Amino acid sequence: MTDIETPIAENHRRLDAIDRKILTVLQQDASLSVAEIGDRVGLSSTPCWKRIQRLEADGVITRRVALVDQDKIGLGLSVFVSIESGDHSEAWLKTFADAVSALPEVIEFYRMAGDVDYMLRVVVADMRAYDIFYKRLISTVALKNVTSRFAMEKIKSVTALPVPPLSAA
Amino acid sequence: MTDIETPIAENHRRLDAIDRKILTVLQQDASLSVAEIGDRVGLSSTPCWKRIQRLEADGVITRRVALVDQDKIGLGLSVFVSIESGDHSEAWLKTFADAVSALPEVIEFYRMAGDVDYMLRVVVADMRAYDIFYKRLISTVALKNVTSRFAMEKIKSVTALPVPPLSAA
DNA sequence: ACTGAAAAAAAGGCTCC
DNA sequence: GGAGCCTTTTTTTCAGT
Repeated sequence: MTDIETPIAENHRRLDAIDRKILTVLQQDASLSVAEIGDRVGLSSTPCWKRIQRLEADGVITRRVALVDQDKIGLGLSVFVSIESGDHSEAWLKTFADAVSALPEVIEFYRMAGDVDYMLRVVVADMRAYDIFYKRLISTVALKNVTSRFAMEKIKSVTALPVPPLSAA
Repeated sequence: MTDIETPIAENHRRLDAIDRKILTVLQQDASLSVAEIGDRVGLSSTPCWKRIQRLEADGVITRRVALVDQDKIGLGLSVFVSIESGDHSEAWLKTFADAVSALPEVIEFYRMAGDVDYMLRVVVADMRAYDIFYKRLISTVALKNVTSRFAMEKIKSVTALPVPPLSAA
């Protein structure tokens, strides 16, 4: 664990075109073998493997996960929740952020600019489950205004980010 | 490949408690070995492996992907876009859905109930990139109203859905 | 010096029973 | 659930540009 070699900085280089291709491929399908990925990006196994290792070490690739069909596990309802919190202290904000983050139904949670203070994406089984969630949400902290918008149909939902061709790393 | 055994229906059983545990684990970390997953859910390798295979065959597990750090690839800006489309034909709707789905910056795209007709989550590099995206969006199809809300801070963002303890499959 | 090829060692997936 | 084959990963060494 004593890492004398690493010069602390320069842990990560800028991503070149091949790195970006690798990221695009792995965001679509992380079950591919290194050889197969190498083929697709025009690299043999070893250099491809080394690049993937580096991308993981640098934290560009954060994790590898399985994606689950929302409907197949009975979570039919996606809800976008807009929250106006009103003025609050730093401490309140921390409490609020921690409490909401702890709710497993909250898939995404952002602090926003503009009229809405916070935005949530919530996944639950149905309206009954959402009602329970909602009551839990508003009982945890005092909120000025909460607007729930319900999804009728999921038209597109991906985890793959559009890796930009060449810009800031 | 000739699968005489399978009775066509009954391709998937209802998910039991162990299946749900497996899904919870794999949604967090799909790089674990089957033996390790087995340990965590109280199963030895073989039965655990068979369950995972079945979950994949049944489409409960849809894919395995690598997740990438949004900031590390220079995509610093998340935007929630609310769209009011006004009244439109079936054909228009299809055109609209296809056009918007084709935009790689659109990570999520839902048809909504209520005041907002469509909701997008968009990921871009910065305001300049968003402006370009926005112009492309509104030039593609005529929209009654488009509201963009910008994220200042990502507080929580996960891909793992909260597998319910025991309900509908 | 960095990249790619090749091959050996280790580990894990997958198939039997 | 356990034993074992066998593919794939991972490491090392070596050659080319």
